Amino acid sequence: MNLRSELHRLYNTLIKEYGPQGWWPVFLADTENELADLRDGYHPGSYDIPKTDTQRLEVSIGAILTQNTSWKNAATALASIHDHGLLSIDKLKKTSIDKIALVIKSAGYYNQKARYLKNFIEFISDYPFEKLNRLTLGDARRVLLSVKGIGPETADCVLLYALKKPSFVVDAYTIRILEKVGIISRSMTYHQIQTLFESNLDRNVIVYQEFHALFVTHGKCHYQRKPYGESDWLLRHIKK
DNA sequence: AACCAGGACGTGA
DNA sequence: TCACGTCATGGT
Repeated sequence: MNLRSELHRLYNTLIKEYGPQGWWPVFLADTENELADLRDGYHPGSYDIPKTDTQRLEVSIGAILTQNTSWKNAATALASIHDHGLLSIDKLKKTSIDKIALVIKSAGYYNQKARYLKNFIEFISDYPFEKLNRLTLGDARRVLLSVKGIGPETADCVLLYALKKPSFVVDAYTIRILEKVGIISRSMTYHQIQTLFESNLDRNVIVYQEFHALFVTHGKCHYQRKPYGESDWLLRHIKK
């Protein structure tokens, strides 16, 4: 079986098991969004979120806050930013790093992340989402990566979930699962794995969004603790 | 009570 | 390039 059909089979198996995941969660910016309110921001079946720049900002900030951190802790910090009336570019520009650090404390790494957020706010002031959206995918990714605090995965999350550009997100769970299933080997880089998906799947934003979300959902079930994937049923389903 | 979480950066070799 | 240390709260 070739790689292309293997990846499709993997995707179909996961989405059949878990259903649409409705990423990225948006639960603060638009209280009129009923779907988002109902399930902590997840909006399975709706792919027209985010709709506003505030929501795009919420997604981007969330992506930074959740770096190597549970979404629960990140979401608490995100809600704290909102509760302090700081969920806007102008407000965050006027707020000191120390103050931001205090507000996002529950996310962990709060000093680092406060700086990263400041860097991003500075960047997004010069490169508003609309302007960013007019760049090619490659150019948008490059400028995002130039921000200190935005690495490959965070950049791809912003591109895929805030800007809806077809940039595949590779995270730790993705790598663990693909290794276990035998699709990749340990020495492959982020870019190589990303290329693997992007050259074997149609350039479909919805599929990219769901695929990454499904990897995380499945990873939480079977790839949290070592040895990874001991209880995973995927192998039996995927092989041959 | 270790161990891990939807990573990224700085450093030295 | 690359392995390794650092950053830190909160849940299991």
